[in-house]
Amino acid sequence: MSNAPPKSITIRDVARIAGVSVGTASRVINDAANVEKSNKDRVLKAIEELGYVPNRAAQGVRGKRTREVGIIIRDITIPVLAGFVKAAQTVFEEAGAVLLISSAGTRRERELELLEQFRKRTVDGLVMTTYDENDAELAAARHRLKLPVVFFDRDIDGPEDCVVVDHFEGTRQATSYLLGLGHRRILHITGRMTTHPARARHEGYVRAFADAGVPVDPNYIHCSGFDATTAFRETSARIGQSDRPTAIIAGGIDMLPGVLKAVRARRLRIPEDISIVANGDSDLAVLATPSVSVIRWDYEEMGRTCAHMILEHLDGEPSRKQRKIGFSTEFVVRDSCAPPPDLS
Amino acid sequence: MSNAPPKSITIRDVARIAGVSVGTASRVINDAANVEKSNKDRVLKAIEELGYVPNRAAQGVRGKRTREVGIIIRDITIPVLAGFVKAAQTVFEEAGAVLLISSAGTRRERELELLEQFRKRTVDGLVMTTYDENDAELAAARHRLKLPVVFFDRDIDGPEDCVVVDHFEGTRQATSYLLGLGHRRILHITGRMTTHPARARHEGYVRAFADAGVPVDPNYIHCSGFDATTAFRETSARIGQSDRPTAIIAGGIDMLPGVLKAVRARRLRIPEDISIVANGDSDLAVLATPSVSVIRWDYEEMGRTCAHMILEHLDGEPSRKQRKIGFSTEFVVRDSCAPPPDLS
DNA sequence: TTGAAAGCGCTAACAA
DNA sequence: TTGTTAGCGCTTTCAA
Repeated sequence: MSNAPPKSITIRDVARIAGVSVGTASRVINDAANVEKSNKDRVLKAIEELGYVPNRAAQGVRGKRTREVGIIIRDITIPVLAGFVKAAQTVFEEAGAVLLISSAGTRRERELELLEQFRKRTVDGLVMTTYDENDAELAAARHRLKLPVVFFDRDIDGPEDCVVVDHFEGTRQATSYLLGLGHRRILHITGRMTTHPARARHEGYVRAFADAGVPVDPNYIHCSGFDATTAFRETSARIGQSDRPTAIIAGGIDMLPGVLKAVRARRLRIPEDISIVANGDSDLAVLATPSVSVIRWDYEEMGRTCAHMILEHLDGEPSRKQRKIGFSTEFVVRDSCAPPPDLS
Repeated sequence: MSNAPPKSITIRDVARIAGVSVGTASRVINDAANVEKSNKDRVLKAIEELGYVPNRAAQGVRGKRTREVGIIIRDITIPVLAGFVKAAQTVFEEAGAVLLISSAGTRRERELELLEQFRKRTVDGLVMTTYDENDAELAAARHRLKLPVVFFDRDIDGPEDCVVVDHFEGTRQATSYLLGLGHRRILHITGRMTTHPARARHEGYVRAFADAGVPVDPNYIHCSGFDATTAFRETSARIGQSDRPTAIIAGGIDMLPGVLKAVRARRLRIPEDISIVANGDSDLAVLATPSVSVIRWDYEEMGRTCAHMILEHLDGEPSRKQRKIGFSTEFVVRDSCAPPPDLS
């Protein structure tokens, strides 16, 4: 409980008790092959007796590897992202690595800061998203780390591995479904075109219109941000107008609360007055009245995949080729969509 | 991008370029007072030029302090807990410390494991919850770390600081409110009595009944677990019986989804057939139909408080007296409660 | 297979 | 105020 550093048991104590040299003790700890059984047992016994624990910092100084992996996400309070992190963490933990978790929000400067932080912390690898896939300064800051990086839900032309979601297909399906119900004024709110999810969703939206032979009205496309605040603001603004949308696709994982609040405030009924589709499943989507149709995918499996990819970099032979792994989406129909009201 | 450790720039390089000794360079890096301005500037310039970053591991070996703080929570995917962690993290980051986040779920063995992990990682402090406030083995494992510990929402007789929520008053208020509406069969679901939140809530519940002069029926009290699964199971079981409750208090921060699912499955109407009160606010409570009355408190401020308390241990003089800090609750009335139906 | 010893990058005690 | 140097706990040569 004291502030003073606990005087610790060192490898020297272990060696002394076991009656071997520190070199031998070290070999046992790192289970090298060439240690005589009897010595090994004595060392193991000494370790047990003393409750010895290798000092990670000291191991790190010599070995240069910290077995710490950084992760940069948008916001840990977004449930699906928390699930992603949790799943990744489980994998890392089993591999004796530890996760340093941080949130960049939707701020470019913050991402730069974090990259610098991780440089100081000398992590061994990074799982991250990024504000802008094409930002040269961000890329430079990343490369300066000289670290294995795995992107999730970002599609980057570079040396980094990418784990991406097939948002194109998800949004295409949802849009087709709404068009099929008779909707024409479908509001699509998503992030800026500098990241894969926004771009892919937008393309899926456009494709569905093209497939249906319906012209796209850019008036119903808002690509300004992924966050809940943006969702509320954009929805509020658009549903207050006379040419208000008859359906909304919330193109971001934490947009549903904002959209719902805006719709409630305007006293529109779902789905009679307006239909809703969200991205990413949640308790809210399931338990809202009516329940909300969603485009969903397996965020936890993505977390595990990202973790495994980093671990392969840490433990495996250094392979230089970039890898891209895709995750497919599923469109879940619930009760939040109906044919559009007659607004004529 | 390589797996090979980047050959790094050391303090010696900095000293050489700046034309000073490593001692002086070290002093500048740790901004000690007694360095001549001109030397300091030269060192700073050299650091800048070289892009030098102190090796944390090496600093840790010598100084014994890692400026890493561990945190053990139940589950990062519970939104209020994620908010707690995020707020704490912000404080730590500003202080140049880094958070190692881990979840113990509701498993005692897992908590023991994590404690051991943190011992290996040689963190400087721990913010945690615990499975059982009176478990001697858990306490022993904690003390073995010889670390400053801050508990949140646990009330421990020991050397550790505690930051606790006034669940007694929260649940007392909610129970009084329901009693006032005419309810008598109020189901209280919460965790086992081995932790402060469960105990305090239970006492608040009992006190409200006593104040109203109504006898408590133990049939309506279930103290088996905090988690969502338990909430669903207990609710389902109880509302299927003929003496079913007319109101439910969900005495845990992630119970609302489970309770709501069970009630929906049974096709009971809220609040006509059954009234609901939840612990901890959430998007779901706000946006459910009807919106759900909650007992809430400021989880983020708690996170900041816990972080500050640990930092005081790390940076301040070692003070030995245990501190307890309380957080008050607020009862927010929404639309999920009404007088009980006539079940006679 | 083992032990001795040389560092890893850094801090802190000691002299100057 | 500075430089020199002895470690911190560990890994990893290098000889034996």
